Formats: sequence, C-alpha cells, structure tokens
Amino acid sequence: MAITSPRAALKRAELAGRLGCNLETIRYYEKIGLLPEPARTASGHRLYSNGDQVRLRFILRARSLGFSVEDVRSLLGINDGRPSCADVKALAEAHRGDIRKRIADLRQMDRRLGEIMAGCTGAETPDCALTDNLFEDR
Amino acid sequence: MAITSPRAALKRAELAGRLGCNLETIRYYEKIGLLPEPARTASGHRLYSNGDQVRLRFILRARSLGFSVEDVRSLLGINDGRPSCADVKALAEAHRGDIRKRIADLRQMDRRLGEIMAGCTGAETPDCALTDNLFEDR
DNA sequence: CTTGTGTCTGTGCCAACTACAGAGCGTAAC
DNA sequence: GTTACGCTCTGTAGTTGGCACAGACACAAG
Repeated sequence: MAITSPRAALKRAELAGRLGCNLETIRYYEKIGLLPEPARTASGHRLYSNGDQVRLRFILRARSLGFSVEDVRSLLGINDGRPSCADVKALAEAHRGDIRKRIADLRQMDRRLGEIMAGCTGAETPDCALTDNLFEDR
Repeated sequence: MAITSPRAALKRAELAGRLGCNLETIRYYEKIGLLPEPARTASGHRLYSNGDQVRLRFILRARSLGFSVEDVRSLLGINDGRPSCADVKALAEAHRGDIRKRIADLRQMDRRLGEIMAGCTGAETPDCALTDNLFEDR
C-alpha cells in the first residue's frame, strides 16, 4: 500500500486509524445516516474519499464536545437543511446549559459523598458509616 | 409476641410511591438480583415487607450518589459477602475519583465550547464560526 | 354483574457504540 | 498453484439502567 497521500481513497481501518476512532464506529455512523454510503471496490470493500474523511472528522469533533448524535445530525443539516449560525448558536447554548447542569449534579454528588465518607474509618470491620447512612431510617 | 413492627405490606405501586421511584424500577432490581423475590398474595401480586423497603431505599440512595448497579451489589454484599468498612471506603474513593474525572471532562468541554462559540455571531446566514471550526483542516 | 383500576408476564426500546461469528477477499510466501 | 494470514464483509447481540407497552388476569365499588 502506498504512503498515505492526501487524496488517496482509504479503507475503513485506515480511516479509523487516521482519525483515532473505532473501526466499527464508522460503519455505525453510516448505518444511522451521519455518513453517506462510501464508494466500494468491485468486491464490496468500502473506499473513503477525502470528503468522507472531512465529514467524519466533523462528527467526531462535535461528539467530543458532547453534542449528541441528533445534535450532530442538525449541525450537518440532515434534519432541516443547513442550519443558520443562529440555529447553531441556539443548539450550542442549550448544550452548554446541559453540560453545566451535569457538572452541578456531579458536584453535588461529590459533596454528599464527602460528607457521608467523613465518618468512614476504613477499618476491617463490617461497621461502616457510609452503609449505615444509606440504611438509616430518615 | 410479634418482634417486627406490624407495618402493613405494600403493593408495588405503593412502595414506588413512597420511595419516589418508578414502578418498573422495582421489578427491574428484582430481576437483576438487587432485591429478593418478595412475598406474594395467593393470586401472585407482590407484597413488600418493611425490610424490602429498607433495602430498596438503600439501593436508591446509593444510585443517587452515582454508584453503579455493580457497586451497589458490592455494597450489599451480594458479590463477596458483606464488605468491610475498608472495602466500602475503597469503593467510594474510586467512585469519587470517577466523578471528579467526569467533572473535569465536562469542564473541558464547556471551556472548548466557549472558545469556539466566541466567534459565533448568531446571524441568519449559514456561515458559522462553530461549524467552520469543526470542519477546519487541522 | 359490570366497570374501572391495578397487577402480572414478557418483550421491545432508548443512547452510542462495541464485539463477535462466519463468510469472503487480497496478497505474500513457498 | 496453493496455502496461509490478515483484512473486510454482513448481521446480530451485548453494554447500562432502566421505561413503556400489550394482553391477560385480579380485585373493589357500585
């Protein structure tokens, strides 16, 4: 196989390797319609163009920012046509609100856990402040 | 002489209502072995004792602290017998580390999103700094 | 007796992948 | 030529932690 030139068609594992995603993820995105059906060799092996690579990179970046697959669908204009900057901004603001709520929830968990663990001695006995607290009749 | 308090047995919906969980969650916890099979009426309706209620409350509290179902299984001593305080502490510390990692990940997402959104004007045009950024050839 | 509500069971569905089985294809060595 | 190995193909099932529904049965009120 030739050294990877920018426009050479890639096989599935090559594309996955370049973008650092799992092999099967690519087939999954194709199945759910985020990626178009790629070209094929005569025997049916998938061949990915440079455009396919650009699109997959977009999807992976959006996912790494926490956007859901449905969000990515919107960002790509699959749902209602290409979104305006206002649409994108609204989506991103909503997503950011969601992230912040999740952070707040996790912080509360951490705080509660810290309070409960304060009495946890780490002894070798079955008596434990943490389990006692959860069993407590409040 | 009755030793246990003569609290009435609860039906599934009553138990769910009291502890504020979904009806089906109870059946699910029974199915995966977190809750024991409860008593039944002659016709097969489940009847929950006070002990069942205590155990379910424990499970729900542990879950609300973010412990996984497998963690709860360990806390209840289903896996390897009743855990020592040291076991519980180790489990809780590991879980806390996990929570903190998730917080850190979410904060990074929020920060990256904020940086990318800085150029997002909210205009009615399809040109958007956010999508441009994700498509960028870096 | 009928009507309405509750419970029973099994099953399917959700996100977002990941893994695997069994078949076929490609290529390098021998 | 063929044999071996590795990659790809397909469909399907598993993951986590439940929620929802269909169709059958139970039970209490009127």
